[in-house]
Amino acid sequence: MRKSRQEAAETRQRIVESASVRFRENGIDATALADLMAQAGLSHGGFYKHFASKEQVVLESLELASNALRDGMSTALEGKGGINAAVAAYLSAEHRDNPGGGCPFVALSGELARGSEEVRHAATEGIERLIAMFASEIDAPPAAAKKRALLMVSTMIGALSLARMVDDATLSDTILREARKALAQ
Amino acid sequence: MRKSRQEAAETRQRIVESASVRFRENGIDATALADLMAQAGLSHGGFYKHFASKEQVVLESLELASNALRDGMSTALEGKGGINAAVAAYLSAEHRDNPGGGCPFVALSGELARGSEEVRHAATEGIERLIAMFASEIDAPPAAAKKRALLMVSTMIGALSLARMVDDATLSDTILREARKALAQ
DNA sequence: TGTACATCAGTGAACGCGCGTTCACTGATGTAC
DNA sequence: TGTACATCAGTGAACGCGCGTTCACTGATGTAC
Repeated sequence: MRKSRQEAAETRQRIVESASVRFRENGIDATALADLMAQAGLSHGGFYKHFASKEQVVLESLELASNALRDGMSTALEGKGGINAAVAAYLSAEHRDNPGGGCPFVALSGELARGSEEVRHAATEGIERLIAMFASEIDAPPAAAKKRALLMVSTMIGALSLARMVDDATLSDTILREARKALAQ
Repeated sequence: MRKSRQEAAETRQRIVESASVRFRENGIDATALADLMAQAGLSHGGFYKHFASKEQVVLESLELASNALRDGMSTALEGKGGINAAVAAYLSAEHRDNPGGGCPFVALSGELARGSEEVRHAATEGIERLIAMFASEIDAPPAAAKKRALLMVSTMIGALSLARMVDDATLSDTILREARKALAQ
C-alpha cells in the first residue's frame, strides 16, 4: 500500500486542509483526528505517518488558515476597492456564515488564547502580518498607520465575533453594517 | 447526609459560580464536571441532584457571568468616570489577565457561536443588554445611540480577544490602549 | 536495465484514559399524625 | 410536642463511549548493485 512521495505529500496537504476547515467549523478540541482523516478520505490510523501529534496539525492548519485569510484580504486590497473592499469582504454575511473558510482568529479565539506557547506564537505572527498588511494600505506615517490598523482589526474581529454569537439575524446584520460604516475611509 | 433546603440552595449556587469561572478560564468543552464539583468542594456524583445536564449549568453560569459583567460595567458607568471609566475597566490589563472573572463573550465566543439554540439565545440576551446599557449612557437619539453602542462593544470585544491571543506583551498593551483612545468620548 | 531487498504510506484493531451520566447506598432533614 | 416514616443531598463506584495514540500487518515504491 505504500504511496509515492508525491502522493504522500498530497495526502499530507489534504489532511492539513481538512483540519484547517474542521477546526474553524467545530473548534479544535471538538474535532477528532478520525473526523479530519475521514474528511481527507483516509482511515485514522495513518495520521501519525504524517504528524507527530494533534498539536502539530493544529499549528500547520492555523498557519494555512492565516495565510489564506491574508491572501483573501490582499486580493481585495489590491483591487480598485482598496481597504473598503477588504473590510466589506471580512464583514460580510458570507464570511459570518462560513467560519470553516474564514478568519481563524475569530473562530478559534478562545482556544488560541488558551493554547500552547507554540500555538499562541503562530497566532501572534498571523495577527501581526494581518495588521501590517492593512497598515501598509493606510496613508499615514508608519507608526500612526499601524495604530489605525490595530484598531481596524480589533473592530473587525469583534464585530464578526458578535455577529456569529447573536441568534437574531437583524441584529447580526446591523452589527456588520455599522462596523463597515465606521471603518469606511 | 441529606442537607437542609438552604444548604442545598447554597451548594447549587456554589456550583454555578465555580462553573462560570472554570468555563471562562478553560473553555466549556475542556472543563469536566468533576473539576467544577471539586472546585465547589463536592464529589462529582452529586452534580445531577442539582442539574439535569452539563448544558443546564452552562446556561445558568453564562447568565451569571453575563449579569456580573453588566454589574461591573454599570458600577463604572454610574461613577464620575462614566463611559470612559467603563471602557477603561473592560480594556484593562487586569481584565485581559483574568478571563475567569471577565467577559464571557470573549472567553467563550467560539463555543457560544457553535452552541445549542438555548446557549445562543442566552448569549444574545446578554449581548443585547450590554449594548443597551452602553446606549443608555450615550447622548444621542435612541437609534443612533444604539448603533454607536454596537460599534463600541464590537471594538471592545475584538480588542480584548486580540490582546489575549497575542503573546507579545507590548503589542497586547498597545492594542488595549489604542482601543481605549479610540472609544474615549 | 534487472533484480533483490528495504522502506514506508495506509489499514484496521487495540490500548489506556477521561468524560458525562447512572446507580445503590447513607443518614440527616422534612412531613404526617 | 413526639414519634415514625418518607425524602433526598451527597458519596463513591461503575457504565459506556469517544478520544489520542500505538501497533502489527500489507504491498507498492524506492534503492543498491
